[in-house]
Amino acid sequence: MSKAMENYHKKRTLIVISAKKLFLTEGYRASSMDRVATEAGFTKQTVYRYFASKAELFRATMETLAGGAKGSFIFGDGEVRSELLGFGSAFLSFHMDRERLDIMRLIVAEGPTDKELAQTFFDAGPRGGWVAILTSFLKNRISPQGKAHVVAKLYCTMMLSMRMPILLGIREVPDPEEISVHVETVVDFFLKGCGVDIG
Amino acid sequence: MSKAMENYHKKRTLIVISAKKLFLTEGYRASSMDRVATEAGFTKQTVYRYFASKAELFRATMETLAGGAKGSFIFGDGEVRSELLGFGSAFLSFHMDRERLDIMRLIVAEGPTDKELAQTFFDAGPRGGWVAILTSFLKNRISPQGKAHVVAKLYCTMMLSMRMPILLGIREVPDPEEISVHVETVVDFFLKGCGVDIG
DNA sequence: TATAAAACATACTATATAGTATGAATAATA
DNA sequence: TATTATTCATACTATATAGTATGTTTTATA
Repeated sequence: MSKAMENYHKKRTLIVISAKKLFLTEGYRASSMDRVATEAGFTKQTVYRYFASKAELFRATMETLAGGAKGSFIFGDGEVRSELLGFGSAFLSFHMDRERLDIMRLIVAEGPTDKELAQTFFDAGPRGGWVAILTSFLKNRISPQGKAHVVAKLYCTMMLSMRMPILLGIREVPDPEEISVHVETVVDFFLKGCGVDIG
Repeated sequence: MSKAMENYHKKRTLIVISAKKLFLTEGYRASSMDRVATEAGFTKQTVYRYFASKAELFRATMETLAGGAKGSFIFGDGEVRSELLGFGSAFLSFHMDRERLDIMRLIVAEGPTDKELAQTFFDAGPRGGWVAILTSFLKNRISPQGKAHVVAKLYCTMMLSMRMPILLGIREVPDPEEISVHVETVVDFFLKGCGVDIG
């Protein structure tokens, strides 16, 4: 039955991919099971063969999304400022990604009715990974006073200053040029805030 | 016809108040016209006498909310640090207010389908008022290099660092004690970032 | 090729909700 | 008190959508 199971998973994945696309662009409520089915090239009944309910399909979809969501960045042993610039670029690229922004929008919309969902993604997002990585870097290189975690959060917050207007749909995603200017501004401000001279 | 008009406005207001309550706590979609009517103590038909559609009622509701939303703070001529602390407290109290948070949640949920709405509230929120007020203060007192507006935005962003987890429903609104600690942290970090010595 | 599983098309149930229609009851006004 | 506007109660239309049922066709397997 290996081949059968393989096929089963293939189709499940196909449905999840279509659902993901719809959920992210249209939202949970606006994405009907009929549309998900059509998008995947099936009929609704077939979708219900693979997922018992819309809620289950949503859960499965979010699980696959949470998978590749953890932040990952490896600091080198270069100059502090350039390391922070690299980190900032990676951090912002990650969060300014279209899909990532769509997820955030979805989470904010569905979060209040689905705490577990929000928790999962918040841990997988800024908190999980990114802040932790930056904190340990700062502990080694800058701020041994124990306030590393606090300022790491401030760093990440400042980086994301343009996200809210983007989420609200009243501002476009910045182009790479604007992003790099922003990263520099924040890093320099941050270094001064931490008391590190960069002359 | 003065009395009639007065009565008319009274009832319109009553309906708007009920609608506001529902929209903010349950969201736009989940608040049916039947429930709005019941909440206001009327029947649906009566509501439709005062508002042609749900969308119009929503618009009217948001207008009243936008009214009292502009940030207002008057800087004194005290020490820079204490002035910034005062501003930070006012800014955070404003944005950590229950109703304000509910509005944000609503805006993020409905924003993508109603740009004008989001624009209105974003202008009335952080951008309108708050950032502008802080910018002009900074121009006078700290940073005459023209970067005042940029750092003012960073200041406000840092202040709001805990808002996202609150919006997602995975964190409680901080108590006054925590708020004041946060304000101090941000202000001191900000002053150093701006290159102002505070001994 | 015979058998079983999967997918289809179509129709259905049940529910929720925006918005409308209507005639009776109630309140305000002249 | 007679008239008029307002509100109520109830029922209705139209639409959308989750989920189910069924009989037929296609596809995979033995």
